[in-house]
Amino acid sequence: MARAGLTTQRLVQAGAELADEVGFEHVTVSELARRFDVKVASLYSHVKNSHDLKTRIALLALDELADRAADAVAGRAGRDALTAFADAYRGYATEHPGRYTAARYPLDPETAAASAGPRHARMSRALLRGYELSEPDETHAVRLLGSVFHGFVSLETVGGFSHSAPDAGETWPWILDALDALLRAVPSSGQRP
Amino acid sequence: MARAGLTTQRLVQAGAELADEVGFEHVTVSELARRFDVKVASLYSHVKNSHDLKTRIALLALDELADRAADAVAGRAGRDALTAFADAYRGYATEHPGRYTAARYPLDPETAAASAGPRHARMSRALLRGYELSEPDETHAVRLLGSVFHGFVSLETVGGFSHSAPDAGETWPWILDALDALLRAVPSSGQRP
DNA sequence: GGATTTGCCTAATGGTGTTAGGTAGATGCA
DNA sequence: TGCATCTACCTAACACCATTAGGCAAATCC
Repeated sequence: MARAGLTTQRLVQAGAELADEVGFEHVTVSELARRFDVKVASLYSHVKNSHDLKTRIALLALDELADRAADAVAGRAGRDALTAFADAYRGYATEHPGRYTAARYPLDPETAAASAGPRHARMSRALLRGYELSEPDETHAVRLLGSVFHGFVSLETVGGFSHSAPDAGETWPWILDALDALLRAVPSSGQRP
Repeated sequence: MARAGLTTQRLVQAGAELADEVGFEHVTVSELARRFDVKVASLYSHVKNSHDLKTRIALLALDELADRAADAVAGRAGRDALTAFADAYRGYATEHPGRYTAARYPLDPETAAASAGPRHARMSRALLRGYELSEPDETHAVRLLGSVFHGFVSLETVGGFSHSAPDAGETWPWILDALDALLRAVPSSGQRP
């Protein structure tokens, strides 16, 4: 009986593709086994269990996302950097909806710390360098960007904007404009009552 | 054998409470049956299936959320309204994390249209009246608010802000300040290149 | 080329979702 | 009040997913 050539790597990769096809929540050990034309039990030599598989897919997604973010902000500053970063984020989510969901799979603290999540967060901070914020404003701004981007993308993919005009594609640059203006104005808004 | 007094209403209510306790993704027909000390099959006279149950929980959550939003914006305008609306949103999510997740359960178009989702969106639009935006800016602004609030709350509940100072509780008012300033400035930002 | 490793298998168990059809307690009507 | 009907909950059965234990044969090592 020929061997299928299973590998943790290969399983995780196929799992990520499966997620993009059927949605991360429908990624199942059984379906994966089916795709490799292999019995379910065979997977358990390569991943600990279903949770382990999903965690590994999440780590893959976080890594890819951080890579795109790094590419986007490299050699750019200010509004250019903001736009590139944001577009990279949104682009990843639309091209890989399953992986994007996977990236939100809850990780235990140590795994999260060792993931590419912090790297992605550093990119977000780097992008803000052009706006010359001081702490704690910079941290607040990082969180604002994270909230807007994740919020928009997740509402968009779930169809939240699809039943009204104008197209969500027009709102996106409007939001980026607004954020750019906002970040420029932050130093002054600190002295608000 | 005494009857348990099952009702669609009662099941959905208990399902919502279960969601808050164990997370919406762990709401299961079996667990619900266990709570009512009843066999699983008995539930199928009151809900069509698992998807139906989850949909009904989602509708309940959307309704409660819209109620809170309506209370919040009633009799308020401008920044007050913004803050109250936002706090209502975040408050609901922290008090009822399971229901909050349920409110994001994907609904088919007709169900979504008949849900309290549109009502909630109208509240969001109402709160913007104080800022005197014209279309399409108002729509963009509605979406921005939705993105920020949902993004922040969902990152916060998944623990995204919990591993760095300052506390997420400090970022929230900072963001509301920033949004208020942003919305006031919108009319001018339209003439940007 | 024999020993060992290891990749995939069979078998078994327990949990969830769902349907079909039965029974007993509640309800309606004379 | 007693019978008929209705319906709320049940048993039984099946399919699918996750997981573990233990077996056999292909690959690998000397």
